[in-house]
Amino acid sequence: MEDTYQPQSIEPAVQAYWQSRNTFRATEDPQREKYYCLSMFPYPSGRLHMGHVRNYTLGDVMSRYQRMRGKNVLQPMGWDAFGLPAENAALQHGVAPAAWTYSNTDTMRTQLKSLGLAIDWERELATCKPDYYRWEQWLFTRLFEKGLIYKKTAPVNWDPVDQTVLANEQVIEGRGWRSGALVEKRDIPMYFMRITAYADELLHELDHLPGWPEQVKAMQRNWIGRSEGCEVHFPVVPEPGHEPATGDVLKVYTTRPDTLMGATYVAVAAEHPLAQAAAREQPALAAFIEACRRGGTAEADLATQVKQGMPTGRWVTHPLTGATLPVWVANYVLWGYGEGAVMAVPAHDERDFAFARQYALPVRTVIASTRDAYATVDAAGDWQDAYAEHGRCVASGVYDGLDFAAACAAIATDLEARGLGQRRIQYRLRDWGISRQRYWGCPIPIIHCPDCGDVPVPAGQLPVVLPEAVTLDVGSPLKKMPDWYQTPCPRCGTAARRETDTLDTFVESSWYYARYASPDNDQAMLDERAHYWLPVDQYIGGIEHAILHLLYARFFHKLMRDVGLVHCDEPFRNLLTQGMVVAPTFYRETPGSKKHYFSPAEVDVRYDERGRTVGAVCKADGAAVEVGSIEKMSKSKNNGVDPESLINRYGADTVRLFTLFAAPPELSLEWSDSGVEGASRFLKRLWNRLAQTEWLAEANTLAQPADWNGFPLEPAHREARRLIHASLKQALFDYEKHQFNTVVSACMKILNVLTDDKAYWTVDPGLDAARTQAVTTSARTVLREGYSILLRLLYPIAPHICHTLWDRVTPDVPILDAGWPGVDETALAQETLELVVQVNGKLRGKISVEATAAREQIEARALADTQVQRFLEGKPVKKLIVVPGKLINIVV
RNA sequence: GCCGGAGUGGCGAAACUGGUAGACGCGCCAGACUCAAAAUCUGGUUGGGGAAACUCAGUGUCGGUUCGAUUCCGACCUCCGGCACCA
Repeated sequence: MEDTYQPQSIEPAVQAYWQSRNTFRATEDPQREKYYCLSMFPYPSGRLHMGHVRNYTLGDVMSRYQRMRGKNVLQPMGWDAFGLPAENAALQHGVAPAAWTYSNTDTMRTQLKSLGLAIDWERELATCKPDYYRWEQWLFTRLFEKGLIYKKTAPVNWDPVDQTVLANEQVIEGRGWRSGALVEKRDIPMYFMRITAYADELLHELDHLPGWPEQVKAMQRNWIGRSEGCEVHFPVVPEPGHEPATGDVLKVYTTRPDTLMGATYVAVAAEHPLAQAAAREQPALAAFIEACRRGGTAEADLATQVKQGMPTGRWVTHPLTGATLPVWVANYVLWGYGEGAVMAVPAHDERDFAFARQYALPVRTVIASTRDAYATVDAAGDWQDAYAEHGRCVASGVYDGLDFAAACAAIATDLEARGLGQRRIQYRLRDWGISRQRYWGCPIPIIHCPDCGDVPVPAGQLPVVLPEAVTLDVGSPLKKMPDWYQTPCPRCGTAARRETDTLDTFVESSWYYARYASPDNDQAMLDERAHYWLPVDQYIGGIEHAILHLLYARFFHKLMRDVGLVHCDEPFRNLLTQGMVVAPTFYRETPGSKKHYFSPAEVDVRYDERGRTVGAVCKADGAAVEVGSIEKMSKSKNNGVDPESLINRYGADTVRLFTLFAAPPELSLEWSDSGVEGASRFLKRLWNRLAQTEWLAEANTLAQPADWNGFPLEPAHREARRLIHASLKQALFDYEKHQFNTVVSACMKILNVLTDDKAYWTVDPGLDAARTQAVTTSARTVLREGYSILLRLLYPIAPHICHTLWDRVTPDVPILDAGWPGVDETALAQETLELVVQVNGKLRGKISVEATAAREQIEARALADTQVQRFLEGKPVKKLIVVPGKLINIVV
């Protein structure tokens, strides 16, 4: 065995061994329990980053763990290959998006392989390939025919200079990122998927996903936003005092019908037809509505903009009181939600309150606090949260005294009786706009015929192939390719035009997990193999996907189920959301108060004698640099580390070990060069110890005493074995909880015991030959078991080194087939226990008792302890609490 | 603005979900080996007081429940993720 640990030579050798045996090829086998472990596939952005490494290491550990436990594991990999960055690269470097993408996937595939992942590469897919997206197009046409896809107009970010649609991320402070022009909203026709038809199921199925984090389910629940409320119709009147024109009503939706009697005005969105109609007669209003169109469509911007409004000069009557109320246009009313109009109750809604105050609109208190938080809403004072609480109706005529539920019911009943409203369930969730005015995406399989309208491309004519040899400038090249878009109508043969929009890239990532089951089928989207593998048993990815991607994928699964492609209701049984990878930043202020960032490799950090960071200097010039905050690794902050160079330097096992050890999966992971050194040190220590323990290679590591209790162990070795099994027990528990950081620490504890010669393993040279023999046998038996446990426990985390070391000590059984270690509960038994004694909850002493001691004995010993006595000072004992095996608390 | 998280030594974190706060690792300090350095090994390391035994304080802040709170409840502060065209 080599003396030193050389990951650069063992890792490629082990990877070649796996490849030569197809170790990770997954085959359907109904006799075996399957385990489908999936990490979110990467966007091929160029090179692997540490976020990828963390994601795929987590997935690989879970895959190998389940494989060791005997499951039939599938772990696939592919490429989320369509998307905006490819178009940006094309514009910047003049390469075609396809060529750029394929070159990136080649680089990243090589990098992924060097991590030693247990992936079935035969199932690799790329969403930009026609053999993938043809099935997406096929499903699109099915859903179109079922009415689950429809067309309507929706606002987009429009760059008036570049004459193009911008993504939200391309709008920076209200301006287009390239042109710098002020962005405006523009309505364009788009296709939508009817996700709202599944809103109720998407909401309720969350209750049947115990393997999902509560926080993700909470976010999805709130996103879907089911509310029970009331639709209220306000009859429109031409002038105050006039009779309403029949049938002309302004509809609003409210979750607070109990406050209807307090409505003092109605506000509509700028896009509302009533506002649009009023604007045709009023130039000032038209100008205001035009001003509302400035800026982008991102909700965060809309929600934080300064509240502004203008009266429309239109009026409505209150459906219950008949009072005349003004209609305002307000920029805080969103066109996309509810009816695009709200009844404003300034006394009991914070936004209405602020708006009423700004424009001196009346405030009517109609709810009384049930806990006397306020008497009357003070329109001149500050808003109080209590104003919005549920209470009892006051100043509301016949509804006075009713509580929230009773008032809502009574008012809804009255509205329904008058035909001016009804109870309604409303969702915050909106239908999914899937059209993108971009080139690098899946073509929408629709042909626009002047006679037949929108005709889906027949199955026999699929796929609609995206041409890959293009050059990009402003706008989609598809719109400039008549040879591509001119085509006869499949229905009537008339000259027609293909749709030149492409699909949102979230569509590809909504079903890839299923395609991995049937990646080579060119006759169908999925086949019976999908029934074997689905649902995914463990899905792993970033928390940033908690809502959109995961909700769309759940929706798509139900769509596929309803056309008979899959049989289960949900795609992902268990979900792990990993945190970000962050690192410190280093910078110098440059003239013009810009920051020049230094990479961690360029600086030396300085510490004081207590280990506190006192500063940093640039290695190149020796002068100081500022130590900045700890931020997500990014190009702009220059604080990223390159996984490839780390693997070249330390080996994949070290990178994997550190990534898992530094933090639990859900928390952000702070990069630390010295932490990597520590991980490397641990693996070296493991290697060196085994290399030096030559007798291990001569023994069968798996061969262990049939009866440990009957086996003569020295007391020190019995104690060592107890510690090893205690750590094993903790590690097995933590594997199940996915707390791999503490699994690693358990492995370190085990190695610490196995290498603590002074405490356990040094044989006293003064012993006679027979005793020496007995002690040596005792030690070796425990050591052999300990290493066999450690190597298998660590294998999912650091597979190359464990595979190699195991092969040296137990060459007849590969580690993958060696079985998973189990705890010997009898090894954990202790004869004496140390108990903590508290007086009034404060630690005052420790006592040692036999494990079998009775409660009375323990109490007596605790009270007799001299340390404890000092704090009792003869005071009477009020209460005595004994927690078995842990502590005694004496209350005086 | 709305929704969801996180905050514990010099640093990353742990605490078997109400029972000894700081496991494991990093860093730092001291020692061994070395001509020396690196590497490796051994010991120490929450803060204040004390020669020591020991003692007081301490898990973002303030309050509450409890014999006992990092853990449960209420209010607040700071940071992070998402907000429908980044993926």
